[in-house]
Amino acid sequence: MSKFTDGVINIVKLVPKGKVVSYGQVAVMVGSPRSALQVGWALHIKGEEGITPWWRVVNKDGYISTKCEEHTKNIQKEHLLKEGVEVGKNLKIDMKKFRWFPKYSTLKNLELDEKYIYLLSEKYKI
DNA sequence: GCTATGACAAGGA
DNA sequence: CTCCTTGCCATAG
Repeated sequence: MSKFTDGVINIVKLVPKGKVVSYGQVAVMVGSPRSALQVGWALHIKGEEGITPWWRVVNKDGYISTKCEEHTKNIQKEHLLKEGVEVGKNLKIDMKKFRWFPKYSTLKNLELDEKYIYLLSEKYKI
């Protein structure tokens, strides 16, 4: 029940259908820009099947990068395709097209510090 | 408190 | 494209 883990889950739940975010992006949104790794961990541990859309999270290059046996790349791909996200042959997603950037009000609701909001817009260029 | 681990990021060769 | 290094940090044991 750490703030970090819960934050990750909450944010991932905000990702709209048909859009994806990167681990790093979620990390910034939860207030720990250097904890991209833990984002994956949080989803693995706390993610609830059918409730937490873990498949909408990919790595910085837009590649699917799961290693989990129960949540395979293929399963993730299927989920994404079903939602209208184009997944290329090499499990590549066009982040330019499908990256989700939250509204300012959404970020505000997360009680996120201004500096992180600024960091987000800098890093992922809205 | 310490070490090891990891569904990553970023930058370089 | 692949392979490597460094940085970071929550959790597990």
